[in-house]
Amino acid sequence: MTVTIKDVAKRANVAPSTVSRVIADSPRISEKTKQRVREAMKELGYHPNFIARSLASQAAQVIGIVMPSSADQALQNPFFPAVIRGISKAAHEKRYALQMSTGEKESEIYERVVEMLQGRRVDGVILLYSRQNDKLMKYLLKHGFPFVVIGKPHQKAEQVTHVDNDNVQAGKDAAAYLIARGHERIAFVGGNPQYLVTVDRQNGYAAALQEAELPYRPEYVVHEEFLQEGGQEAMRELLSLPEPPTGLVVADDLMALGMLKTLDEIGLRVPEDVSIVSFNNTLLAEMSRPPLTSVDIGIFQLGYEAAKSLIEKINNPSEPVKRIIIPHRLVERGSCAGRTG
Amino acid sequence: MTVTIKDVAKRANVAPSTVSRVIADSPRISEKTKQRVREAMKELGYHPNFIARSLASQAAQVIGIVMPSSADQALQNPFFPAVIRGISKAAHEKRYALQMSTGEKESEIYERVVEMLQGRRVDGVILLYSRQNDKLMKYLLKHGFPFVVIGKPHQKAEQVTHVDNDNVQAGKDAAAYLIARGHERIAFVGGNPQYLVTVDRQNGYAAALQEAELPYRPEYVVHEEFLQEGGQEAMRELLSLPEPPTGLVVADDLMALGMLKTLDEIGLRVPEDVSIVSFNNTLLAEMSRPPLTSVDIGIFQLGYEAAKSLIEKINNPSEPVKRIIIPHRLVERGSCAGRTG
DNA sequence: TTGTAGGCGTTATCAA
DNA sequence: TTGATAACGCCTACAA
Repeated sequence: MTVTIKDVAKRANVAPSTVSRVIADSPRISEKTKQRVREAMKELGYHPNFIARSLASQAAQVIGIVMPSSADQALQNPFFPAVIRGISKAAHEKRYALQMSTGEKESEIYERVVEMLQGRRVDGVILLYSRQNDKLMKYLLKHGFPFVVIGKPHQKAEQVTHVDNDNVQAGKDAAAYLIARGHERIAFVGGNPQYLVTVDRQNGYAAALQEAELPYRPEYVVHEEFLQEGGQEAMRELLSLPEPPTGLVVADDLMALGMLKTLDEIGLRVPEDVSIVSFNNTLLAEMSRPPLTSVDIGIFQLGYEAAKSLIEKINNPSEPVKRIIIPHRLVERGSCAGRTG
Repeated sequence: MTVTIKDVAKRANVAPSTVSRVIADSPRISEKTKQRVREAMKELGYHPNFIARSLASQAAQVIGIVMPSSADQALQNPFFPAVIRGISKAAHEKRYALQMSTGEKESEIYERVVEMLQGRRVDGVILLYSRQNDKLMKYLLKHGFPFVVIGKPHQKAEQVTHVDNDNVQAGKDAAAYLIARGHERIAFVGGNPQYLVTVDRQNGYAAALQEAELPYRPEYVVHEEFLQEGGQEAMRELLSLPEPPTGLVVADDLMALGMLKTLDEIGLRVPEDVSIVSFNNTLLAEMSRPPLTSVDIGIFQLGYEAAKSLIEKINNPSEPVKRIIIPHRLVERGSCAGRTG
């Protein structure tokens, strides 16, 4: 049925191995034979079987994308499509295919990724997150599978190639921006603190307060899911405080959107009553009412560099560990106002 | 190095084929042997090699996702992550893995998809678009590869399983909504008319005008890219008309967002000066200023059903052709106002 | 119920 | 420069 290397070989009067060499464009085959073989391939409509090739060559030319939760859930946050855009660009440039993780719960994702790798479906993976004591990362390290993480690894960062922002500085910048505008009661809203990105930004926030000699108030630090609902919940918590904050550093645009919604329902105005600086600078930040001042973290670049590094690593296992920091910058919009006292 | 079926066989004192049968949970193997074999697998840390399995069984257990343009470009529109969410859910349920198309231009995408299929990396594909005279669709049909399209196939719709909305009706509903509010000068803004979704919605729009005995004015029909920039461009065109429209039916939220932006720059207000009904009801519709009245087309469902149908088809090639229509509904928000005369 | 052996379509190692 | 031939790891008749 399907035409194989053998059919081509017969047609061109050469051995299968010769055809294989022609496909690989081996320099040790005469131009004349190459010509003849290529013609035979055309005539027969030959297409290489990647599966067979992968089995023989022990390489799939596929990279796996691992999200922190089910694709269903993660893809609700525009951060993920955006990183994937970057990954996809780099993968395409190097002719790698892209496969996405599946699985609902963390344990299931873990198993599927192990399957992907052990099953040789992918040559390596990119983790689109970094969490504390990540079982998967330990596994990858232990078994020597090529991988790259987007974010800062919790442990053994010196053994793990990763692409990250300077999130401590970014968090500091965000808080300092509000402080410079006269805010003194500033809250921090992040995702689950097991995610390093939350911790770093929060530390930056704390450092900014300290530099400004403002008190760090634990009740002003809230952690919820990186989704709109998370933002709503966080806002409610903060508003229930006897002395609610006037400024908010929010680690994610989508969360900030939820907060905006809750504020709107309650009748509080942004930026008149509450100022917000958020993170990611996705389209949402631009589009919301009011548009959000947001820290651009170069999401596309994050993905692009991660994929490039992974592919390098796959092709050269002794490639030294790298750490790439993508610059961030605060984009001013309409969600912050000055404040006296 | 890696543990194979043979190692397990030795350890369990059985033949490799027996191990293979245990993996497949064949009923013709005694529970006792299964037990023993499974234990051996555990002890050795055996993981099946999917690649080898695929080669032998001629099935990859992977489905391919084909976007209309580069992933880089397409993923800018929230429509795509949303369909992928649905696809991913169904794929996960049936234990299929997901692979994404790569390629920049249409011709390159075509080639990569052919490679994917001929190279047996995927068992079938889902086209996330439908365009006129699609070379790829012809190819798939000709070679009998399993595929499903999201949208209405241009040709041979009776031979192609597809998941779609009733876009004619949806377009009609959108226009009728504006007509009912007293608008008489209503424009239609769609994507490239080679995409069937544009054509259908536009036809529905025209039908609504006709029913209301309003004139169809060609200058009120504009086609641009399904991106923000497309919307901006379209808006500029419409505003340059001697008699600009007061109502807009826009085939995509992201485009509508671009239009909102241009209107805002010019100082026209929505909905006071211009009313907008858009499509997709993505998060953007909810978040924009003002929030957009938008037709919800059940994007997640679209993806979910498509993946389910594809998998059925893969597992049963004689599965009859199906056509699934996902219901739509207009979600009222703040972008439309009544108008007298 | 289990084992033997050939094949899936390539690549890669030796020879020639 | 090219050809045989043995992997790659698994599946599946066919035998036993």
